[in-house]
Amino acid sequence: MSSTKARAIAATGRPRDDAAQHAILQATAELLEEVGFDKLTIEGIAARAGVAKTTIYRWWQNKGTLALDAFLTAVSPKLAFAETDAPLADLRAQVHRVGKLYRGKTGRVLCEIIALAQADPTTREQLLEGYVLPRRLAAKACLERAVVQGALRPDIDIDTVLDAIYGPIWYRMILQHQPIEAHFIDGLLDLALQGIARPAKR
Amino acid sequence: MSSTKARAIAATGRPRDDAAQHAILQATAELLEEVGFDKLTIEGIAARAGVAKTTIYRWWQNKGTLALDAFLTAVSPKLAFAETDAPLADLRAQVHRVGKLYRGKTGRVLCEIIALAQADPTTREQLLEGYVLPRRLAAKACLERAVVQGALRPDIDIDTVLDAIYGPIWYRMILQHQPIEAHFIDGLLDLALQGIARPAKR
Amino acid sequence: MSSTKARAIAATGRPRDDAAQHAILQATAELLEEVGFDKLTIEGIAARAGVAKTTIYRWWQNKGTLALDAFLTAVSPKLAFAETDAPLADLRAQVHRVGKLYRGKTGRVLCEIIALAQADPTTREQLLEGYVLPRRLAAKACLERAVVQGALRPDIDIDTVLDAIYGPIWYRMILQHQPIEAHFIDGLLDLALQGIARPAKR
Amino acid sequence: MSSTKARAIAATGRPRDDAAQHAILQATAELLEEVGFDKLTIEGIAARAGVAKTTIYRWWQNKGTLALDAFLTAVSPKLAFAETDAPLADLRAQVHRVGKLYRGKTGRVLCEIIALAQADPTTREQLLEGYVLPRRLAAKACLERAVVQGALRPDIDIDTVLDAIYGPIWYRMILQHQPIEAHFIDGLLDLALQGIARPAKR
DNA sequence: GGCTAAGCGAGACGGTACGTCCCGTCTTAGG
DNA sequence: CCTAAGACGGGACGTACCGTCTCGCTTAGCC
Repeated sequence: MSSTKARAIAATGRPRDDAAQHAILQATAELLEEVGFDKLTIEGIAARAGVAKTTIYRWWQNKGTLALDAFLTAVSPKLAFAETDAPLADLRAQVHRVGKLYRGKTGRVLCEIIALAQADPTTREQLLEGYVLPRRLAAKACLERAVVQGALRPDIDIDTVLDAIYGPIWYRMILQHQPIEAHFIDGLLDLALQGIARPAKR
Repeated sequence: MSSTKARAIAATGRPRDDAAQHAILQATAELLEEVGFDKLTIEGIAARAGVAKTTIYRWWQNKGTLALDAFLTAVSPKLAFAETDAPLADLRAQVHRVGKLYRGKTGRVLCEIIALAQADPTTREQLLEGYVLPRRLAAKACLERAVVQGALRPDIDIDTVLDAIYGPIWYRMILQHQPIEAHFIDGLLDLALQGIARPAKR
Repeated sequence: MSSTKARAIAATGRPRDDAAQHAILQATAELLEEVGFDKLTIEGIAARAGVAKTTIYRWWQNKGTLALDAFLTAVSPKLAFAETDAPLADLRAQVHRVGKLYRGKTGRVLCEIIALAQADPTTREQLLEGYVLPRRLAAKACLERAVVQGALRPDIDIDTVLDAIYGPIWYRMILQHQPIEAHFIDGLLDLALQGIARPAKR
Repeated sequence: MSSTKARAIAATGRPRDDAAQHAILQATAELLEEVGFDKLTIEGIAARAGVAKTTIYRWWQNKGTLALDAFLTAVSPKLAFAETDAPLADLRAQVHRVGKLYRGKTGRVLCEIIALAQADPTTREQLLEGYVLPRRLAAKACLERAVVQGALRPDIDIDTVLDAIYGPIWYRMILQHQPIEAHFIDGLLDLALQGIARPAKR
């Protein structure tokens, strides 16, 4: 996807076989679900897709970019923000959607892509640029609307707030020490938005 | 460490060579720092430690368990809680220490271990049991002391609060989209402890 | 057996455990039949015999000597010569007995010991000294009696004759290109003896 | 050689690198001479040939097949039969050549291959089909010519005669209880042929 | 009865080579 | 120029046994 768009269309020669590209992404997505990223192999993908290894290497530089490509193709559309005039409600809705997604198979696959990103900077960058940052910008916009509306203090550090909301979800997704329940997400948002300090009576 | 304690002590036979075990953990820790987990190989460790590969495999089932063992041995002592009568200050100090550690090499290594844990349930469990949960218990105790002292509301969900504090740090460590500065950590703690909601009454 | 006799009996200390020795030879013989010499391992023998590896190494220097020991213990008694006053008939009877033995399991085991002897000179020597040469001497004596009786020409080279008789049998045993039938053995003896029989007086 | 011919030629893909195959056979033959079959290792061959282990395993299933292949490539040409109109002289010449060859390094290597063949039926078959039987057919033809010429009795069992000639040589090669001298070979042939020579008319 | 000495089990240890897996590159033929 | 096919050099894997070693316990004869 992202990687293929970058390539200039050659004026001559045999044209790229889109069926092959699709089969590769398909096979990758399937194998990711079935065996996990760790046991994913280029040779396995090639075999499943009925494609030569060379064809894969021609279009993706390693299995990380390929896996990420497959992941983004499948997941991206599911995490858009609504844009009503109640931005905090939009936020809450989106975070719940994120939670639901990360609770399941998608979460597992994402975890493995995160895992890969630890070893391969290219993948890390692609994960950031292609997945995390776009979503983050949307969330930022959402929070800014809330500030403008006067629902939030104007002096907040939005980056920190975003990390305070999404960080704990990723944390649970990755460590699996506690489930990512709706109740947890609500508590998290409450905490981030209201604080737990006992209001000093006076 | 954890893996070796689990093993029943044989009543007979040549006793285990502690020097060898120590050399292995030592070599592993060094190589982890030098080349990272991904490029870590059992053969390399064996060579550096002056030990046969078999000796490693006798005591650790794979390089994950070994790396984690080495990591714990090296890192655990650095993350203890102080126990003064100002628990929130103790907490803040410890979280700063965590942040400082995760900012550097140790953070990178931990990330790679996390990566591994995504593919290998054994490692995940060992990471939880041997690293995360013990620290979490200590933090919990710290917060509970704060509650008892009346510094925090008694109705808080401590698990959520813990995730709200440590989650964002791990999030930044893993994604590296923003640095883990002292300023960020303070903001995070403030956020978690006080909230960002604009106080309604005035 | 042969190897143990050589050992000086210690005046003191715990005496050798004959049960263990016997169990080792027994286990070796069994495993030789079951898995063949090639797959025979000291560790396997030790396990089967319920004995420590050290105990085996204390008494045999390698698996060759051990296997040969086991083989000789089992086979030697079966190949004696009769001593009637018809030495050529004695010979024919013994060669038939050899053929019958080599046709079966014993032949297979012997083949594997021969195989071993190719790689280990000690075993080769032990095979010669402990098995082949004694039998050869007996056969020689038999032929000499035939010469004395006037049944064979006195100018024959007995070593060549012996090789001409036993060589082809080993050849078939080892290569298995043709079966070792009674008919073959008779043909062989006829061939070898026809040329050297003292021409009937005329 | 034999093993490679069996493989169907792939219609496509990178063609087999004959230089590599040759280097492997060459290295194998050299190492066989230098260290013997027993100490021969695939890793050693790969290193000497400047080839990856996988390339060896791609074409030979084990070191036996490989060693035999190398052996045949090197030795086969040396053991052809001449075809003059004196077949018995041709035979005598060839047997002397065999004896000379088996007396030396080649004999030692052959012994070790024989040894291997005892444990591995594939090797045994390959040894028979690729080495023993072709030579045996040639020898048979030679003897048959002698029969046709009237130099041998027509009622002989050629298989037995062949075993009577070659068996004793192998026997001495394998056991090394006596040297394989020219004198021994002549005696052997005399012994085997004397009995079956057609009695000179008188 | 205590002492000395070997036999013995158990099993850890340093090693070597194994045969396998997958990598990423390459070399062909054919579309 | 793209693709399929697959051979290639390479690195590390985890395993199987090797032969050696260090233990503690056992079983004797000797003082």
